Amino acid sequence: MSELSKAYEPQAVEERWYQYWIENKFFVADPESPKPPYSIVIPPPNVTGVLTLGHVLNNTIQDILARKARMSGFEVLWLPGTDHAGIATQAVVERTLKKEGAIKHRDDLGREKFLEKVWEWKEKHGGIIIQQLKKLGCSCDWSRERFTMEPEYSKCVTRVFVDLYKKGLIYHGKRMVNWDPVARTALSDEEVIMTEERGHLWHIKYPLLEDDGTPSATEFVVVATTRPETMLGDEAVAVNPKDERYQALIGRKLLLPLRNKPIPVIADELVDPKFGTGCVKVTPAHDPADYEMAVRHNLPLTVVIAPDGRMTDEAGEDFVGLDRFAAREAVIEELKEQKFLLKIEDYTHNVGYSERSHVPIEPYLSEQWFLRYPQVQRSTEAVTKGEIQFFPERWAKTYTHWMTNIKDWCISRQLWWGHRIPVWRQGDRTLSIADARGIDVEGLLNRFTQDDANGVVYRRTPTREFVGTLGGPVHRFLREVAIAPGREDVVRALEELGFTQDPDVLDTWASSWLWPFATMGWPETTPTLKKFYPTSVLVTGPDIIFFWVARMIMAGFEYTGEKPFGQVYFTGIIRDKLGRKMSKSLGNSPDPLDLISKYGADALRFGIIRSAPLGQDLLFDEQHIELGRNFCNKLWNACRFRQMQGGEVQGEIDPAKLGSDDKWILIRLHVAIRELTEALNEYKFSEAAQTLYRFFWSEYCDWYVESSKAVLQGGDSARKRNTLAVIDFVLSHTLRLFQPFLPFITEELWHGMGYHEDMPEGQGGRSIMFAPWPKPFDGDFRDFYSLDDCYVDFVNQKHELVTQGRNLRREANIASNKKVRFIFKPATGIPPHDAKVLQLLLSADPLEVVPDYQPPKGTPAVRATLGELYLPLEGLVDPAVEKTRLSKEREKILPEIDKVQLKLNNPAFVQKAPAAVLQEHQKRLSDWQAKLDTVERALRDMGD
RNA sequence: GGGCGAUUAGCGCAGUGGUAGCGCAGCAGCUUUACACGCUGUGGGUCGGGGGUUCGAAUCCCUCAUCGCCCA
Repeated sequence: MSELSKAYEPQAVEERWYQYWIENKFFVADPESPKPPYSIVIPPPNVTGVLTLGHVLNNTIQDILARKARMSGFEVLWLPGTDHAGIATQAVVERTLKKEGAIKHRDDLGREKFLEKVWEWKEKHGGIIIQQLKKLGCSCDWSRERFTMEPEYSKCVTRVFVDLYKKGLIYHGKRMVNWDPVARTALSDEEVIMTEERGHLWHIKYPLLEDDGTPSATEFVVVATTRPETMLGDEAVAVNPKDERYQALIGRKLLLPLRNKPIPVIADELVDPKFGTGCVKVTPAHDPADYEMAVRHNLPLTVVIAPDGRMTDEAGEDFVGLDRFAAREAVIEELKEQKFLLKIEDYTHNVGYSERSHVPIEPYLSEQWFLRYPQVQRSTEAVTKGEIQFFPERWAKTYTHWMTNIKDWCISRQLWWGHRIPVWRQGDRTLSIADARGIDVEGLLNRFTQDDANGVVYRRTPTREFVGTLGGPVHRFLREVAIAPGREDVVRALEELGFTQDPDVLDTWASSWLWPFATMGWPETTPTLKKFYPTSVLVTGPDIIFFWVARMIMAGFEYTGEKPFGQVYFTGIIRDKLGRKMSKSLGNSPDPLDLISKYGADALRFGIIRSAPLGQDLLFDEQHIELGRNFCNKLWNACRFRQMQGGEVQGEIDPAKLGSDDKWILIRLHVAIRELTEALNEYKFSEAAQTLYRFFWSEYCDWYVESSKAVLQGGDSARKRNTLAVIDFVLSHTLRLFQPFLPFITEELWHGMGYHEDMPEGQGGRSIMFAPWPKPFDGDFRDFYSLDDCYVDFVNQKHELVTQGRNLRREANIASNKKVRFIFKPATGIPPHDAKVLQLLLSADPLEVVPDYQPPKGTPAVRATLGELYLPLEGLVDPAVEKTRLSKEREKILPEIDKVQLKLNNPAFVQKAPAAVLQEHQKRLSDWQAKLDTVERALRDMGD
């Protein structure tokens, strides 16, 4: 044993052990292992991201589960990797290039050059978060690290796309989608955040047109809108067909102000007569509901807002080029000017914001790809029937609700960074190229399709387009070919014919939903996939329950026929101590690496875990981490104390030489093991950490170590050796219990204390991470060491007496380091060793045991279960002070007696309460009364 | 509007029918040879309000209020 330093210094330890673990391949999972599997796939962090406290929480939890499983005899795979995070990464790279002055827009570079830059960026910054996870101590199998844009993974994504396309679940179409005008891409519904906002309702007057087309001077309708700028694209005003107020208007024409264009009044069920005036403006190209009406009523689609959020030519020359919000102001001004604006009302409504760009979403009509989800029913039932368990369970409701109201997923993104849609389509000139060469396109495509029934899927849809006469009208077909990986020959042939690939890429989540199996070598049945899929548990935040969890479940059933994981643990969200979300702009988000260098990785882990209750958000306070550091130091020093007692590691405990304190701590250890294991099984991590904290600090250090000094400082060397054996037993078990939480310090102490020496190589000899996970003691063990609960009661009573005695000293103003004479009058007797322990814990010198002690009047005393303890201070204590103390005590006892008596005097209680409860109440009453007697006698003695 | 969750000591939380607890912070004392990143002692709560069930409610039921999240 080398000597331990006075305080734990994490910096000196962490790097070295992590290196050791990696070099020895301790984290590498062996698919051929005979051990049962335990597997977790990491929720892949954004490849360009940096570590946040959220990652710390999430990954510490995964590491705890992985390490505990390793110790419990499982073959563990914790599979790490990163996500390409389409929008975020592309935006970061584009912004950087702009800042460097390299480009004004990504178009300046073009798609290929720009993607080269993104890859460069990824190579340079992509590894940061992985390095940070290593600093945290994560026991991931780095040999299996994956990335969602690497070639093998991309193949899986493309293959799945083509398959779903073939099954008819993926389709292409012109739809009203959520458009992000800053990122200039479509988003899925899940990426839109609805925010309640105080806005206005503008009431605008639309004059009716006379039959001759001139505006009426007196007749008009009033529409109310929250977005006046869209009126430039209005194509109608709609009323509810049942709305009696407006029957006469239906079919008449109105004049659209500012645009001076006639538009009809239509009747549609969709209109809510109670909203505003009951007349609503219809802007088909810029509102989903209006679009629906326009389709029903055959209205034109006038686009007045361009994809970049600026007004188009169609908005008129006064507004063209203005940003949509500037246009709003301008339209309002103009309406006011021309007296079309009747009133402005305050109005609270919901506005959809882009999760990415944080700007309001623009409904936008565009060509997009959609997915009708597979395996919806199977996936819903998997959770409702408990095949997949959620922790906390209540998230199952949220999941089910979403699954039962599921809508098709817009999976295309107008980006460059991502998996490009593997579909080639006929360009305008395709037909003529093919014709000129005399190629039978139809035959060619049919041949490709037959060659490869799953990899090449051809679909044709007739268009209405008239392309010429060849002895009669010819209608063209739109040809679409989806091509899976491995058929580059088909791609080449088609591109020569003028077919072009769809420019869009897939939503990032449309690649990460395959993560649990695509990372394990799917579609091949690799040994890894066979051994470790389905995974054991997924640890993630409830904010991505739809984005990721639900979709992974569906993908899992569709492509492997199995659930992707058996359990899902949802972490809380980390907030600052005022309850605000962590954010860069608020500056309330500390850098975990700073915390690690200040306090150590173990301290960070323990501090975070200890304050993260199941299903509850976590309020971060640096004090929690400080507490983690203090705890590590306590653990360190407890081991140091053992080391200073000298001697080799003591293996055998002699049951004959065990004292009550030894038995007490062994039983408390047994209880801690049981509670800890239960807590971890239920994913109650903070409870687990608190159990360890309580056991080690409040029970082992505060009581057992202090009591053990009565032996260690005494002269009985055999007894001394036995106490060291108990200490070694408890410490070596405690270190193991702490290992999942505090991997670095426990490894250091495991070796430093020499506890590894007697262990088999694979079970703790080389690393504590493979030492067997402690089990609660079985009956034989308890019998052998006579670990009876009566020792717990007895030792607790000793502690009760000590606490009261210390209080007595304190009340008498005796400094805690000063020895003082006590007299103990035991109720039934006290074994000599226990008396010695009492003396030590009380700092008593001497502690006289006098069974028939008759104290002089006014001697300060306390009464505990074990007996009465006197502090004979002969004149040193001020009678007035002592009297106050006794009176205070009396004041505390009286209401307790009243409370119990009140219950016992209630005949209904005595009659109906269970016998055990009744008995317990009676005992409580007599205990309190005995204490009261002592106090009152003392008071009487003082002449009260 | 619908759903979910929270409300217990100054702060953060545990406690699902039988004596209201833990940690931190507070207060007081202590350089007690493992640890001042420590030790010892201690004050502080009509368990959000109201009603009900029960011998007995922080706990079960109803209702209201406030806060937060998710979905329309």
